Amino acid sequence: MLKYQQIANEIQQDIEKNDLPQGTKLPVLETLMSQYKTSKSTVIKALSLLERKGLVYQVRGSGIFVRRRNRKGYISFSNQGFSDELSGFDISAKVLELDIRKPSAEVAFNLKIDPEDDVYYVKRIRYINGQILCLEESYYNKDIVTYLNNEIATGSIFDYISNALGAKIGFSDMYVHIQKLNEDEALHLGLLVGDPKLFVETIFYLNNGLPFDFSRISYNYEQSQFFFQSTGYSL
Amino acid sequence: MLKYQQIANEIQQDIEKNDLPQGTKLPVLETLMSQYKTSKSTVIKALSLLERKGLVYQVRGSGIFVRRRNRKGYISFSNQGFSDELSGFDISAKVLELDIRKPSAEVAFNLKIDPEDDVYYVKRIRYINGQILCLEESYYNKDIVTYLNNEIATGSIFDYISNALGAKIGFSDMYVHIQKLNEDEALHLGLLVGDPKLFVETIFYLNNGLPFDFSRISYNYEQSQFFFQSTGYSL
DNA sequence: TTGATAAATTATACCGGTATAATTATAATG
DNA sequence: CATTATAATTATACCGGTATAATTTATCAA
Repeated sequence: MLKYQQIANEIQQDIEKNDLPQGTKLPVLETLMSQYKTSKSTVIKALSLLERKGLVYQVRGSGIFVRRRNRKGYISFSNQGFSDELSGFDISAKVLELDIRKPSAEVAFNLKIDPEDDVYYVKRIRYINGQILCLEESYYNKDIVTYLNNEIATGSIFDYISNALGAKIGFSDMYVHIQKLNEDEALHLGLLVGDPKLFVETIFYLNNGLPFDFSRISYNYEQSQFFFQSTGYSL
Repeated sequence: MLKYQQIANEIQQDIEKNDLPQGTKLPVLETLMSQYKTSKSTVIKALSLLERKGLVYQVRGSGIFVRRRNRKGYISFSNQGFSDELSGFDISAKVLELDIRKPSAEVAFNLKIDPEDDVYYVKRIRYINGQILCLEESYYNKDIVTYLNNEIATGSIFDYISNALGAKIGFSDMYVHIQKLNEDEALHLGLLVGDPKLFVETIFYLNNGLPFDFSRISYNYEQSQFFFQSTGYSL
């Protein structure tokens, strides 16, 4: 692991372990430099990472301070990856459909592939702490996600892509809507037609810019509480 | 303006002006250095800023590439500030209530003030392209936002805080829910009781970490389409 | 005590360098 | 021609330095 990531991790653990309250001032740069036996630039980079993650804020001329923590029960809607989004929650899934098919024009467009190329289609229900979280339909570029099965799709497909396939997940574009449930969705989510849903279309990219997954997710409004932090321009 | 921000702006304008498509490779670092007559570090900083803004992605050993643009009609849900979120849209507001009052326990807690301290309370409807976008209730710490009136609240309160009061807005914490409209909300949004809403509680902070605004916003689901981009860890 | 002024503290901007890791292009090999 | 090994390209990590701007603390004057 990179040095600045390691330092960021240690500072994060320090904050979480000691449960430092909002506004707590961290040691000054000079101290952190000697504490972690590294250069100023590397400390600054570690702190920038933590600032991006919403853990701290920096005030020029003053210091580095701990930021407010998430409320209990809110899913952290992170803007820098997908790994720790759901930490602290019990996540599982039930696969409804899984097959290889030709993509629709819309799916092909979003995945930047030819309509004749194959995609894996997965439809599943995801659970959070035993409750229905969402109904998900995903299309994976089969050239990238070369294999999928029921067992894999029951767990974390992204973990599988990262670990087993060795692909590096990069970034994503999300299109968010608030809508009413249709019949099929209501059935699967255990809700009523016309109930609210958060409907999100997402294109996931590898770190080299190739789109590998296009997904449509309908969230159960009863289980959907998200925590989102913005950061300033000054990084 | 800072040099790296200036460079970031110019690159951004270059992308937008020439409408560079997704995947276009930008000049290599060396070229950008000489083009903008600056050091490597400053170019890297400018590119990092653009990466955070979701405009480009960088691939080690390969290059810097243009990222996909927003779909038309989607409000950009930026994670680095509030200035250009609504650019390209026609925004206005109608003030329903505006007064000075004592905060509730919850409001006082979120603003980190005493229940005996004064706050400005503003209730207003915000319009986007002439349509009702949302119903907003906001509480401003009167020690920071020392004055407000109807005219100011009809425009952008944040612009007023930044420009007239000279305060620097820093970051925010958002708590997002999907719910059903109650009677009051339905009335103001021109919708029906039970219709979906996106309900967002936000605490806004100055760049020195002081919370100055606690707001509750109910979004009209018919006008609510958001675009949100995540970035990787590697900045 | 209050208010203004100066000094110290602190994070940030900017520079330019070496070393490294990932990718891409080229050359060699069968 | 396809595959493999090698070299070139390219972004990133990391270093340590000076200058600067914002904040906080200390000092001084009224």
